[in-house]
Amino acid sequence: MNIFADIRARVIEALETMTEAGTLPHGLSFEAVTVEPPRDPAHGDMATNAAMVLAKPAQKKPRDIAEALATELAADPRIDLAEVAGPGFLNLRLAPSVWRDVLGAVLSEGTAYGRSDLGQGRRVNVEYVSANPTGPLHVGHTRGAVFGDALASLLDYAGHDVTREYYINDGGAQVDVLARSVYLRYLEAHGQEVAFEDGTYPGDYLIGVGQALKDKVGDSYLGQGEEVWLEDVRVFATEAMLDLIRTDLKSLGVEMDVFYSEKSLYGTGRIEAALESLDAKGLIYEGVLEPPKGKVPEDWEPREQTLFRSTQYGDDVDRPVKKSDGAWTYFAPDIAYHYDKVSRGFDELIDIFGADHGGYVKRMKAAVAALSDGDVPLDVKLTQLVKLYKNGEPFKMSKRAGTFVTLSDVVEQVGPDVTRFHMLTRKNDAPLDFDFDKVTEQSKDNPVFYVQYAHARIRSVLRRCEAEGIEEIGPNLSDPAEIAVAKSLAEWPRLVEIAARNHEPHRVAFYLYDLAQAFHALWNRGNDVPGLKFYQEGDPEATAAKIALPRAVAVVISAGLGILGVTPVEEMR
RNA sequence: GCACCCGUAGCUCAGCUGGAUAGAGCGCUGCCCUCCGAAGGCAGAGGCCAUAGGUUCGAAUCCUAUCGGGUGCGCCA
Repeated sequence: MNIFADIRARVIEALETMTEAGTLPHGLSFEAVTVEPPRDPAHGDMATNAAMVLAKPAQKKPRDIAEALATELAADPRIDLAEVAGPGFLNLRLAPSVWRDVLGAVLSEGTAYGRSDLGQGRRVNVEYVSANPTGPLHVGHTRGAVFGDALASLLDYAGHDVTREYYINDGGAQVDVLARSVYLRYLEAHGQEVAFEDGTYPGDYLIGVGQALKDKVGDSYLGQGEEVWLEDVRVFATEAMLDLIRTDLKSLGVEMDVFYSEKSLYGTGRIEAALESLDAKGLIYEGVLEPPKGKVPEDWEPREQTLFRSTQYGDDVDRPVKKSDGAWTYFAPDIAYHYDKVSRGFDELIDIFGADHGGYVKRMKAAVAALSDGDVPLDVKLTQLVKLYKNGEPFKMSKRAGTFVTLSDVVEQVGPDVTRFHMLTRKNDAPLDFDFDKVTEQSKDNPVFYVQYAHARIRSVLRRCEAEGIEEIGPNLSDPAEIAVAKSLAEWPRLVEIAARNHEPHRVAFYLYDLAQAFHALWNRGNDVPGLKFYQEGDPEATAAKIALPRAVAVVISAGLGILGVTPVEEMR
């Protein structure tokens, strides 16, 4: 049940009736008509802009349309009052029974209340994390992982068929570097002295891999050249890193449906096939790029390369797909990978990158537009930096010194729930402060706590009721604070659609905070007005009628936290 | 130089893809517990929505320019 959608449908129906009656001309589009909560609650429960958006095409005065619409809507039993206001808003006040119906819907539908068919079962591929398999995930990846995972859940909740995917960059030079680094650890495991020079990964996390390699191959690679061991060690090391990454992701509660290997694209003709598809559209040519204006690289020389005509799809310059030595650029397998996604029949693609890959968005969109003939939209969401703090002090990270903070550091210290919720308390494209101490602080300026606390309070009351065998009965809502909570619950399905449409899971986190706020306010009203307490001492009947509301709040909090991947708690500790 | 993101209360940030008198938390001021969990709540002060134009019934939101901050810019992924 989505009361806003229901009322909007009723408004459209009324507009159609008015069209039949000749009050409105035929052929008007009602698409721009919205029904939303007014900013000022004094204006009523809902407001529609119908009269204002239709005034011009209908060539009528907004107020005249609004008056006629008000008359039409007043016949609906759910609408107590419809009055014209301001420049032509129609404010609606709903019957109290509507809020009881909403509550009833929450309780009967459970966490499915709020699910939407917005997506119509459309197949969406969400690609996220996609970190190089050369080491453990760090905080930056953590944000991408949380954001992508929550977005995927949100889209699923809003009626999409979602695939969660991780693209493994195992085709480039960096996995060779990994292999050489592991080889050094292998030598070390054999008791040799080794030096980690530039161009190798000195991290401790490879010690165990070197040891494992020794356990597997014994001394057979000792004193051998790269031509003997490189390929084998690369495979071995990449597998080990993927295991590490999978473990990291699992500790955060992230599970991918697909791990897609870049390497699997090579030597199979798939890159060639993707580029041929572009070539057939006249989008591939040999040419020389202009040097970038302003900051010209030191060693710039004009070179002829194979280029993709991405400017035809809105990019700033055409992009090379082959290096001057004939090898593929990193862009080529990416094109092939997205070609593969399109071929797998997805209706929509979403890529989640770190903000440092922002310059990459246009060419990727251009590629997908070209490959799919514009049929498959690609949305690229960028996640901004995470700034780490400890007790208010900036936390310095240095990859070289090996003091970079990993995903598992974060999860071990504050737990997956706190990590996930906090990572979603900012818009994806806004920088995020993450203070190891503040995120676990139990106070109202910590949204994680505040929302969990509301849930715990409710569970506390419900446990007591369960212990005494009190079962809820149909709710009665009278106090404004009770109505306010019910209204907040009524907005949940609408919020889900807005968040899903915009690919913005943070809206769920903010909504939960607002809902918790309305709930805490009501809870405290109970201190002033004992009749508003959910648990009515010595009066099981009264209690039974009170607990429907908090139970419904708990249901929606659970649903919302479920989308964010956070477990609602039974009690605070 | 060009592209993308951002500029909203003293601070950290929301603002429902154009709606009515711009919101929350922190901080500041003053209140509310003989306890349904005060780890909370209520009230107050605090704003030229970076600036200047434009689009229209209506702009923090869309367009253009300027200023300021971040990120990126062929043979690294």
